Amino acid sequence: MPTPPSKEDIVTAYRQSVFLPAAIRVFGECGFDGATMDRIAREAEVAKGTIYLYYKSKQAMYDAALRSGLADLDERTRLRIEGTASLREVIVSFIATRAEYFAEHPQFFRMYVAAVATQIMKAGGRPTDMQSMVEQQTRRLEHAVERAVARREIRRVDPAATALAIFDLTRGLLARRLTTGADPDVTTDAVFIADLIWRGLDRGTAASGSGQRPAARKGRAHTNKGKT
Amino acid sequence: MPTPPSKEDIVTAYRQSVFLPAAIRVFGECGFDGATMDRIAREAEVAKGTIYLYYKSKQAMYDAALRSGLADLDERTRLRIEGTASLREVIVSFIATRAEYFAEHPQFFRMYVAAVATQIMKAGGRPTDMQSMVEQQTRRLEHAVERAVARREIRRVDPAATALAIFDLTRGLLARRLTTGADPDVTTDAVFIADLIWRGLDRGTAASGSGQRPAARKGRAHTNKGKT
DNA sequence: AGGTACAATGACCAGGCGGTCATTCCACTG
DNA sequence: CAGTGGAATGACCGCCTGGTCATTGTACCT
Repeated sequence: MPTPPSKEDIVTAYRQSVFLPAAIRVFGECGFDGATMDRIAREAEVAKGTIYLYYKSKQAMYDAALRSGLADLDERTRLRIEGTASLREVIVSFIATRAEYFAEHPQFFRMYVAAVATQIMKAGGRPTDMQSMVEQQTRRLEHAVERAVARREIRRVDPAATALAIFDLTRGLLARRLTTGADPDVTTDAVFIADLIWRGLDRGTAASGSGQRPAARKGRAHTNKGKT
Repeated sequence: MPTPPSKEDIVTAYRQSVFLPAAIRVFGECGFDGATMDRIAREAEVAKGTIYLYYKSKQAMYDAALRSGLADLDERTRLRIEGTASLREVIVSFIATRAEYFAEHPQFFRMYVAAVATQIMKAGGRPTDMQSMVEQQTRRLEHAVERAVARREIRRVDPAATALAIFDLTRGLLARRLTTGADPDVTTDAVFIADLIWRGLDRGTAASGSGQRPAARKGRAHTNKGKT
């Protein structure tokens, strides 16, 4: 074990454990422009000047907060997915993991949504690292789809496009759940999406062919209500 | 014909035909906070004070711009959809219409995306009129789905949830097309989504049952590439 | 032409916020 | 206990921007 975490590391880690949560809270609540460094400082219980000892600007602090949240989310998703066998399970896990994470960290979800929007607004710039992190997450799904195609679990589809579709559906679903105080049972919604992705709308589809029929009880298998 | 448009109406309409485009351009480029009234005024070729003769605040102008864009988009979608028979056609038309509109008005798309994000951020407020306009658009899809279920064109699904899913897929697709300078052929992408929604991923689905098989040539029927 | 009502203008103001830095505080050493 | 180095502080500065309003311009009427 070389360099048992230097005092520097420990201090920095500790600091970030107090700065980042505060930043996420405030940025999540007010957005980038709405947030003030004064407010973040108060929330973190330090003086404003102290923040600038650790972050060189508002933007830098924002980036750090966003990055840390994304990394955290990705790690969780990775862990949860790697134990699953079928693509169907992967999809449900993917959705459920994100739903849970965002339910636990609603402010971070707000940051995330705002960041995605900003991404679209500032389309002209060089690739943000945010962009690459999101891509990485999509890639996990993409690989899962590829494997499923290879092993003939599903029909031949473009893995990239499919992964993005799942991503979009998930994001939309979660946005709706967050804005409306939707019921806390995530799996129902996750199963609806998985089911839609799986069977499509066409009638005359017998949902067999693959191995298992997960959690979906018969009858009504959808409850995306609570919109409006 | 009562009230042949009063001079007031004409003047106002004329003014809005110069203010709103400028507002959309600037708000779209810079976002709400980034946009300055000075800039909008310059863009509209009037003095800043003049704006306040027609809009009581920055927010009011923003709302007016957003509302007008949404109304325009909705009108177009309505016209395009009402001529279609099958749900499948409705979906493709829906996507294509929006894709075209946003391709013509990229700045408005940016405004739209930002507005949706803001919506999510300020979840706690009373219903915005933006919210209700978006709802109205979803409702069109929803009804189409309902009718399709009733006439047995598709299997029984929750119309609301399905409509929202289509909405989410479309938004995601368009966002990607806008950020990356994707190829201008929209129908390919639209058909991919429609196809996914329709058949799902499951193999062993014979895509028959409904009436027609629109534009989709065989082989590769997906080109959502251009992500990254 | 002279007058009048009203629209347009843009210099100006006040408030707010990111970022700085002289000062204070404190833990530790000798 | 005195001394010292570095971390924390928060008053302060400069800049920016939404909104105002006294002044200027102008079309129309008599």
